[in-house]
Amino acid sequence: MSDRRSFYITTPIYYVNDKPHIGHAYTTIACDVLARFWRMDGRDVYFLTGTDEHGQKVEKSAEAAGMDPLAFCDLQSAKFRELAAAMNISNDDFIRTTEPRHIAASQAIWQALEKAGDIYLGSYAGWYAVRDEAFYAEDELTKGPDSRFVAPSGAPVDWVEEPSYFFRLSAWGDRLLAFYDAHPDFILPPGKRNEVVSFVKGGLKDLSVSRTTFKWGVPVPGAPDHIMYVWLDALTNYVTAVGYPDKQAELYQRFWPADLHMVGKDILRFHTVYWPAFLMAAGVEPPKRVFAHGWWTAEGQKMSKTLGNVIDPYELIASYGLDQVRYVLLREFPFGNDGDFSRKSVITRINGELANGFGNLGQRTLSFIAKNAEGRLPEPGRLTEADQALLQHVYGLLPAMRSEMASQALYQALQLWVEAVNAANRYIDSEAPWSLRKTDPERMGTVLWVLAEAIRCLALIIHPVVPQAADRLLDQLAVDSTARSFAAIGTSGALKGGTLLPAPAGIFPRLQDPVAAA
RNA sequence: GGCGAGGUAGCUCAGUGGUAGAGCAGGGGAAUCAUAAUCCCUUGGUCGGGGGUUCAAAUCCCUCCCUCGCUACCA
Repeated sequence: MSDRRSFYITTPIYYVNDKPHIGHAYTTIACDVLARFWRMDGRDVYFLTGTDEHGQKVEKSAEAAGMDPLAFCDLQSAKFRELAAAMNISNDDFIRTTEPRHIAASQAIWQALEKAGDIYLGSYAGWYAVRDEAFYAEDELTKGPDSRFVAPSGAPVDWVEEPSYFFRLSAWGDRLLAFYDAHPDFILPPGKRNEVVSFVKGGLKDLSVSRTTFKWGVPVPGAPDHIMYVWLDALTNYVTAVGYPDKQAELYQRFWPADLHMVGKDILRFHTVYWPAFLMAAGVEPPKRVFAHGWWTAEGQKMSKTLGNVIDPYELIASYGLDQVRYVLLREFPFGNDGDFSRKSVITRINGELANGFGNLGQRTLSFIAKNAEGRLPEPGRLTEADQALLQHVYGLLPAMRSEMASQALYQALQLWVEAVNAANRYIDSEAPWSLRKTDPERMGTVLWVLAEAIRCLALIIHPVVPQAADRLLDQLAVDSTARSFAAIGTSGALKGGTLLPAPAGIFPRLQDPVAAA
C-alpha cells in the first residue's frame, strides 16, 4: 500500500464529439469503485472526471449544428455530467477544457516547456488529403492513374508544409526508459507496459504541438495564430484540476502526483509517453500509474455505429438495474482484458451471484429473524469453531480485497467476495437454524447473529460496487450511517444482540431469463 | 515484415516441473429458512500439432500451425 493516505484518481476526459456509451460508463464506474473503496478505507480521495472540448472535429460538428463551438460543448458536456449522475458516480470535480482555469494551466505548461528549451518553431510537412482532412505516411500511399500519390481512401494527396511548434520528444527517450525502469508498475497491465517500452526503444520523433489550420483550441502564448495541439491541452487537465500552475495550491500539495490515470487502451501512448515527457520537461513530477483497460464487444461482435449495436448505458440501467450493471461490468472478465457483453451471460451472473447468492442470503436470514426471533437480532451465545471460521473469513476479506484493489484487480477482488458469500450460504445450510428452532433455540439465536454479522461485513465491503443495494441491506440490519466504513469491519463494529430490525425486503430481484425470441 | 501476448472440459478462464482445476452449462441426490433460491455428489479434457531435455512437462528447449495486440501526431 501507498505510504501516504491520499489517493488521486482520474478518468480520461471524454471527447464531446462522442455520444456517451458503455465504454465511457465502464471506465468511469471502475474509477468510482476504486475511489469509493479507498474512501471507505479511510484514505483522502480526490476523483476527477470531465470533458475534452477542443479540436477540429468539435469545431466542425458545432458548425454543422449551426452552433457556436462553446454552446455546442456546453450541450455535449452536460450529457457526460448527466451520465455520471445516472451512474451514481462520486467524483469530486468535473473539469472542462474550455474553462478559464484550464486554459490558464495549459498556457502555463506551454511556457514552462518553452522556458526549458523543449519547444522550437519548425514546420510540419507531410502528404495531406484535403478530402479526408488527414495526413498519410509515405508507405500508406499508392500511385494514382496520373502518377500522383493517392491515399488508401482514393483521395489525392498533396505535399503540404505549415509552420508548427515542436516538442523535443526525441530527447526524452532515454529518460522515459529510465523512468519506466525505476517505476515498474507505472504502466499496467504488464503486457501494455511491454508495448510502450518497445515503442520508445524504437526511437522517438519530435512532436508537432501546435496547429494553424483551425481555431478551436487554446492559443499558444505569444503566437496567436497557433493553437495548442489537443493532446497537450487535454492531458494538462489532470494538473489543472489540482491548481496548476500554483504548486502551492492546497489540492496540488495534497494530491499531485496522481496515483492513477485510468485510460482505455487506445490512448495509452498519450498517457505513458507524451504525458510524462511533457511533465518532466516542465519540471512537474509524473503520475504514479497509468492503467489501460480493455474493450467490450456486444454479443461477440465489435460495437460500431454502422452495425448499430452500440450499447447505451441508460438502456442497461433500465434493463438490469444500476447496481447490477456496476457489478457485472467489473465481474464479467478480469480488468485489463477485453471481454464480451452478452445478455445471457449478464443475466446468469446477476442472478447467480447477486440475486441467488448474496440477495437471497440476506433475505433468508433476515426473514428468518423476523419470523422466529420477533424481529429482534438475537444475542449470540458461545461461538463454535464454525461460527468463528465464518466470521474470520469475512473479517479477513478486507485485507485480501485491499491488496487486489491496490493493483486494480477488480475482478479478483470481487471473486474473493463471492467466495465469502458462498461460505455464508454453506454455513446456513450446515447449521440449519430451521432445525435448531425446535431443538435448541439458543443455538439458533447464535447462528442467526453470526449470519447477520457476516452479512453486515459483506454488505460493507461490497458497498463501493453496489452502493444503493448495500445501503438498503445495512438499513435492514439497523447499521447506523456513521458506522458504514471499513473501520467498522471486525469485532469492534459488531452487531449488538437485541436490536430491533426493520422488516426485510429483497435487494436484488431475480431477473427473467431472456426470451429466445428472434 | 518486426516485436509482443495467447491457443487447457460444451462456454469463460486459473494453473509455469511432481498423480489435470474453478465458475457456468449437463446429470444425480439432500434440505425446505429463502427471491424454486441453497447445499452435497457427479459426467466431461491425448492441456494447438510434432520433436527434444528430464526419473517426471500444460509447465523448460526447438519447430510448425492458428488467433489477437503494438508498429506515432482525428480524438
